[in-house]
Amino acid sequence: MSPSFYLTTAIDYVNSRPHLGTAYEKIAADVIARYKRLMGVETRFVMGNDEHSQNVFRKARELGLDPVAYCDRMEQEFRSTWDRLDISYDDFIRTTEPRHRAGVQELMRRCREAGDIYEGVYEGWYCVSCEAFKQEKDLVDGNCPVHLTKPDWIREKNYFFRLSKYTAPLRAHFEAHPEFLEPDVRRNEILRLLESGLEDISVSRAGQSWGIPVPWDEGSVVYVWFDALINYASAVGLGTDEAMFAKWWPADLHVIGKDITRFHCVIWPAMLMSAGLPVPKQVFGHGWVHTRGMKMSKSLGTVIDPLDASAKYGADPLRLYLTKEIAFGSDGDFTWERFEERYNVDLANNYGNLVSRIAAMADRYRQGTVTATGATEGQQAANTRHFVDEWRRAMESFELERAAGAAFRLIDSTNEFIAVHEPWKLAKDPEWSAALDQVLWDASEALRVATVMLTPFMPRSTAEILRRLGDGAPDARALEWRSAGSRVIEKGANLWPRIDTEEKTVENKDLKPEMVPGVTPGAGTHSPQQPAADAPPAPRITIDDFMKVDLRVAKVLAAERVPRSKKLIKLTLDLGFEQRTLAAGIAEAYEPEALVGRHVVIVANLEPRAIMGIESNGMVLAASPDGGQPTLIGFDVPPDLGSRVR
RNA sequence: CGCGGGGUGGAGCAGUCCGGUAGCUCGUUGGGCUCAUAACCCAAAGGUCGCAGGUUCAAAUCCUGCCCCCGCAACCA
Repeated sequence: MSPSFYLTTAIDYVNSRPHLGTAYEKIAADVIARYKRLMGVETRFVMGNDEHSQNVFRKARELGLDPVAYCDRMEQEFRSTWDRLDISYDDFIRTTEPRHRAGVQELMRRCREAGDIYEGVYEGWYCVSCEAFKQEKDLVDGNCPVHLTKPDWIREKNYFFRLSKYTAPLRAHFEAHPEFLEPDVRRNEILRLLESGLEDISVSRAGQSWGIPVPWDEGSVVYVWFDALINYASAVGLGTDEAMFAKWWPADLHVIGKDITRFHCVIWPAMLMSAGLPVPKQVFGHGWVHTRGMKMSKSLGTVIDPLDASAKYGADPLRLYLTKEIAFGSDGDFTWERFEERYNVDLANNYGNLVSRIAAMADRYRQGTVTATGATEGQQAANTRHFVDEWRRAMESFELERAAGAAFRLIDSTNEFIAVHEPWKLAKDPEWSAALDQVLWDASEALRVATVMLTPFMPRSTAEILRRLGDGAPDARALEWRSAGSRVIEKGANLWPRIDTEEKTVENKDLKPEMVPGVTPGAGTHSPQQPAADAPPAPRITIDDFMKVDLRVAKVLAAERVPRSKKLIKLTLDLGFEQRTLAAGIAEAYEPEALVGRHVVIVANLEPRAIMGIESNGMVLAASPDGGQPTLIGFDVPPDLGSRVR
């Protein structure tokens, strides 16, 4: 095992606020970091923000802010979220910092010296309205599929990275280091990609100001993702602090989302190889946390961000849920129902209850002081060693869910141990005094070790439990069973009061979102499932503004689903004075056959637009709640076709 | 053929790489205990492991084909 451990998470885009998905990644990485520290490994845990995106630039502009000021604000937002979740990062890097700029420029220079950066021309179709390059295959009759206008053929000077050169070295690396990318499913994807060969990639953009200048060409900036990857190296001193860099590089582990394994397992190692630097030892691609059950929520049906769980119950239950209930590497679900179930079962009933029954017995039978008798070690000592071994193996391979599971099996076995030995009976007869001492010691000792095992997962509550057991901050030796000694156990408040799930389930059962009061206590977070009534009203407009919109009555002549589309139905409409076709996003709520003959209202003077290959001339009016299904506007008595609606 | 994930007792999942008595949590039913937070402990019921072929002494696990579900991407003008 290496004497030190350097791990990172992906740095986050600052154009949206931290959410459950990003929190999941940080929590999982934090559990690993805390485990390494517990085991006595010198650990450096780095995270940060990715700030050089054009979207960030634009967003700041919209808000009337200097981009740096905007990023400053977002840094506070992210850091305070991570602090609330007890993420124990040692450093937080921002890609706008001078040290990062130095690292990026250093790496660029090295790649260039290796002959892997060359000047080229990026050519392609560029749609001015979209502000984006378009692939030939995406064009419709040579036009931008969005704007139906002919894009410009643009030539832009770019620097390219010779990624193609690294196809074979990368393949060899994967071959020699099967552990480089975990879990296995991800590795197979990348191997397939490598088999098909790699193409050189553009690594700079011309004519932009928001970014890191290419060191030898001030007129170009480094492409944002190329820039972003380098944070892992610049955070430990690349280009600024050689001694520090030598100490920490290469990284031991990058924890990232499964969508960006390509960048981290192909481009990033190739960049490092080119620069003559060692590649990271391991990349772990975790899965997604879906929140499908969120509308099953509680407290009168208001939607709550899962992160609010940490505000309400503390960070620990959320941390435990995300790491124990989701196999690390796979996708998982967050639902309030399940969160509350796990909270009640694991924390209230088993762990919390074990803490209080042991403390109560120690207090009642021994005035709080529990002493080992020196008798031969019993079943609980063996159990504890067994589960510590399992925990440790799981932790070393980042099977967080198994590791947490092992700690809880030790807790379960201790509850069982108490039931079998019935200390309350031993307490009745002084003759059994020594046996009682030993049972209390063994139980409290098992509880202590289980608590140490859980310190990476639930740092705050485990610290409190260890304190009550008379122990301080643990180290690796704290995992060993102690067969001699004495401790004073302190009774304390209930750590995890049960969540009463009963009434709230009943309340919610028949509540539809519409019936929910619009006022959300403590609202501050948004979600797609927010009741429609909560959508903020648009600014007022004049009657003239409204009259610009030409609304007309039309009748559906024909309707068919658009092939390979989920939401679209192609409608052929009769306006009385003309026929036209348009695309309507109502396929999830209506069958095409049921629409034929129906009267609808359309916006008749919209500019045409191509969608999924068909030209749409107008928009059908329907009530469209966020995240809900659309409902078409209808009439009591069908009016004449082409009638204006106002 | 856009990318990806998944179908295992009533619910949620593990096991699938490296075939060998199908496991966990919740729920249900019955019993026990009283130290503890109406908690804890014991026991029972409940599964043709999506379907169909194939390989094998043996398939949830390997091979082939099919069906269904869910994310993401492109679409709601």
